Amino acid sequence: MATYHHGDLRAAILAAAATLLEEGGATGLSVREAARRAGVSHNAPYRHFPDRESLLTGLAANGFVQLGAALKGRTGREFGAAYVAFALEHPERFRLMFAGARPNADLHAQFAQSFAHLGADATAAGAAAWSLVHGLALLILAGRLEHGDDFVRRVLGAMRFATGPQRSA
Amino acid sequence: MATYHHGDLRAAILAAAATLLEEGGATGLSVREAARRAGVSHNAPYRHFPDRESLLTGLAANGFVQLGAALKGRTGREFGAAYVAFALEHPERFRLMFAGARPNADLHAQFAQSFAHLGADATAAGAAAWSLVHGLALLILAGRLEHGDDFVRRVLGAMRFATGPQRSA
DNA sequence: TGTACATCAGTGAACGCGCGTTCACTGATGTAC
DNA sequence: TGTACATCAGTGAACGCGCGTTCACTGATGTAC
Repeated sequence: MATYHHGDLRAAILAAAATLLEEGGATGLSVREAARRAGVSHNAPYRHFPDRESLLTGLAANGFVQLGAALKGRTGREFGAAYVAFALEHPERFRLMFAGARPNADLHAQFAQSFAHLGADATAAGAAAWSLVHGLALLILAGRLEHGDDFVRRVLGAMRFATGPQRSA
Repeated sequence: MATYHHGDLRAAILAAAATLLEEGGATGLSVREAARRAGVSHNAPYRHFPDRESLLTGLAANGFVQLGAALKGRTGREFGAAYVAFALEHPERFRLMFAGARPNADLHAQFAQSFAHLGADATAAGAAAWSLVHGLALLILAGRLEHGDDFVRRVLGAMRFATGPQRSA
């Protein structure tokens, strides 16, 4: 047998939970099954996560780190394409990241860090661009819009945003 | 006591389930609790819905009817504003409607009927407009974009779409 | 109008299940001396 | 280098829970005659 102490059980649990999440959504994710997949006893995760909720929060925070990395340095349509690609690769993770009505404080901090530039661009045009890629990703995931790189490119290519001062009503 | 036979238990169950859905999301919706709220025994719903899943499908289908009605006759920014308003009023219903990766056949039929015009407008610009309002609604619900009519108006006002032939890459 | 009967929408008891979480524990690790 | 001890990451048993679903049933309703 290897070490009794796992080494990095926290990461192992998160990895197992990430797989589970994609398999059955947040609903289908159980602490016990994550432990099983990580090869430890069913309550070992409680050394690293106080409860199920915080495991989910960990996954979401993790997701923001990854998405932040995927978007790093990209702008315009490259940014949009990468955003959509991330969502299509990790559908349930993506949904989880934007699930909360009331963003957890830690989670929001992680989000803010990964999205510093996006948050900074608080103009209506910035929000519209973000909304477009966000909605596009989810409509594709929901099976309501066509899945395919070409289609995504065309949709991203269709957007133009008003610049200059906004009409105030 | 009133009638032994309820009269319209199906509708009553759906109504109770709709409330439950908004209270605790799809995860928190149980057949038993819906029955409780409707004032019938815990298994009475099974006369009207073969299983829990089909109750959820019923709620989603119902949502498409309502959304279809709310959008009827509206175009452009009015359409967008109504779409966003619906989502903000019924957050969990809206999420449920667009949750499935594999749209149920009945549900898709209902969707197609309510969204005949949207489906027909299969251009990139149409998809972009839909994506924008869809994403805007969800980002507001997720607490990531500002909540407020004025803001929504400004974001919707920021969009312009390319017309004419699309560049092919 | 009255009766017999089929239909069907409910009831209440019961099942088995996996889950989250707690508990007392044990074995491994690291450190002070 | 060797020993005593504190720390801590795991284990395994146990709890109580609400759930989905099935079953045999009963009371209400509608219809044929």
